Amino acid sequence: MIDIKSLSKLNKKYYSKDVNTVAKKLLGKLLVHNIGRIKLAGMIVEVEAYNGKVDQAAHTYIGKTKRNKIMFNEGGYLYVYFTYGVHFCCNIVTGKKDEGTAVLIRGIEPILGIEKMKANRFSSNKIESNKIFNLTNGPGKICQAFQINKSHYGLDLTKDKIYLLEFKKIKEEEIICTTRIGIKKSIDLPWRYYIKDNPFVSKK
DNA sequence: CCACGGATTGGCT
DNA sequence: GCCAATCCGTGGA
Repeated sequence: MIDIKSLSKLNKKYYSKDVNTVAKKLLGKLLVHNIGRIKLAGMIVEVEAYNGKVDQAAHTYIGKTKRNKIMFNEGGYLYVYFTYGVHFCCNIVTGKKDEGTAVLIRGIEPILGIEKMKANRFSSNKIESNKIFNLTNGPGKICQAFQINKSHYGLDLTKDKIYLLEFKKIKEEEIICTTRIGIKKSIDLPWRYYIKDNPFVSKK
């Protein structure tokens, strides 16, 4: 069992940088969710940057609304949204106040609480596809495994029970930069980053 | 292996 | 009323 007590938590200043800078640096960090005495933790292996100023695919491109308003805060908050009538997706707000930028978490390698994640993902009669790599290789899957939903919208990552820790140093040459997935606008922006050869990346 | 479509809510026009 | 920053089961090659 890995002891994460000695790892340091990312602070406000860390999240306040430019969204693409932060996105890249989030690779190798540990996402932690404390649920009672259970601790869920996993290493971020795939992310995408969204910037409403220049990016039509960003939810903030249309300006401030009830749904996206947390993205206009300064960095360090959790933006959770509901999509396709089925799934939640989890984002890290970045930058300065009123920028409207965030990083979508798309792939995670489970580290702690794996049995709990399995229970969250594969509860019922379903699935022969309950392989370990299918736990958290996608944004909707991550929220299901980590029990993240609308109630966590706007949570402060420096003060609350969901937060990020320093974990593994990722070398520049291990990072793949490419175009984003599942969008119809601004499809050519190379704002997706993932760790080369990691099995928890959602898609090559 | 790959392509396709259904699920199902809520945000915005 | 349209459609989405997705996932999964099905059906055909």
